[in-house]
Amino acid sequence: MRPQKVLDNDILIGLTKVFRSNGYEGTSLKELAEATGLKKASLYHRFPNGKQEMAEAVFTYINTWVQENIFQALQNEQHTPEVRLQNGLDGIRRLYDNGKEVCIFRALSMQTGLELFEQQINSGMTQWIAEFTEIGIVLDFTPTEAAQHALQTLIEVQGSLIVTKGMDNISVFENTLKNIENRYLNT
Amino acid sequence: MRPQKVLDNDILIGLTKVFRSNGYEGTSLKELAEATGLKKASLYHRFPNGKQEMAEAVFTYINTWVQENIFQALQNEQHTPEVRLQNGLDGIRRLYDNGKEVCIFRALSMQTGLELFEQQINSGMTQWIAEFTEIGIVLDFTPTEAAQHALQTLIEVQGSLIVTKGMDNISVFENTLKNIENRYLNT
DNA sequence: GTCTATAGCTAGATAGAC
DNA sequence: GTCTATCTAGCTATAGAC
Repeated sequence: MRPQKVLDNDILIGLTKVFRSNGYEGTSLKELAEATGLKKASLYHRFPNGKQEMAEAVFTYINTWVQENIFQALQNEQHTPEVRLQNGLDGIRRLYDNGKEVCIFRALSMQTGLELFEQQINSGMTQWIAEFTEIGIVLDFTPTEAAQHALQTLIEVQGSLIVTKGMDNISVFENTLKNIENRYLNT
Repeated sequence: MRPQKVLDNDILIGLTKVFRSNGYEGTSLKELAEATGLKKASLYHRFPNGKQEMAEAVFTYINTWVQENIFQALQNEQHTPEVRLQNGLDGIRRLYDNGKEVCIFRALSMQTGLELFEQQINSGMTQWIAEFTEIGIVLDFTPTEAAQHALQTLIEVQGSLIVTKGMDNISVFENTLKNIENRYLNT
């Protein structure tokens, strides 16, 4: 077994970066090769199904990150519910680099008919809502209220990312996260 | 002057449809030709700068539609402020076909470095906020409150479109529009 | 496991007949 | 103004040496 020239994790970071800024169709293997430091043929060795498999790997990579850094923070019973919420929101800030980064799922979903991604996005959003509903209930909202707030949180995070990018104004994202926090913690 | 086989407006409708569902990079001239009923070379006769000019034309076409169907409805002083707001929101419903359609600006902006679109999106969002701030002031909010609600409206419309598509659930979009209406008309 | 070289194809774009 | 035919560049993907 010849050693890997580039670590799996570093490859995923490079792939993520390119897909995130160019989208799926807008990304070429040339760019992916340059970003990872491997040649095209070497990328095919790691990902035999090519570009699609690379995108899927990015999907899984980000999904895992969200699980470990956002959902687990929300669930961590070693902290008070208030701190759990704040840690979860901090995870969101890091995921999107304070609004500077686009949602990778959105970047990858804008493409002709790969239903795999559609299904993953659907279940990802469903879990997102479930997790935020849970922390809402812990924070003494009724289940109905908590579910509404969870959906609203998802809508506002996604919407604020678009408006932040469109208006080139980071404060839109940060203000939205503050509003979300206040909605959960105040009253 | 030989007569046009396809009317300008019908071409724009076809181009819009394809760009909207595939994005800029994901759209091929073959698809654009099929959707418009013209051959590729004929499309180049109408749009000498090719694909980019076609996308720009779609941009202008949608911008005009928004002006005429949303912003003018908000400004129309022949109606009460309440009716003007409702007509504007109905324009939004039609623009996105009740949540079934993606935001065309978003579909076109996911591409490598065409700054023209960035600038148009920026000014489009700025005007959107100005128009909704104006109707908010007419509805007796303070300028500060009105500006906040206008920004929030843009965020929620964009976010709800993404969540609606991601979860394949039209009611997300409709409920968001109802919430927006209530925020302006109630209290 | 990584590389050079290249196959096979489709993209965007043009030439020129009608 | 629209068409058929074609060019060239770039794409995804593979073969085979090391």
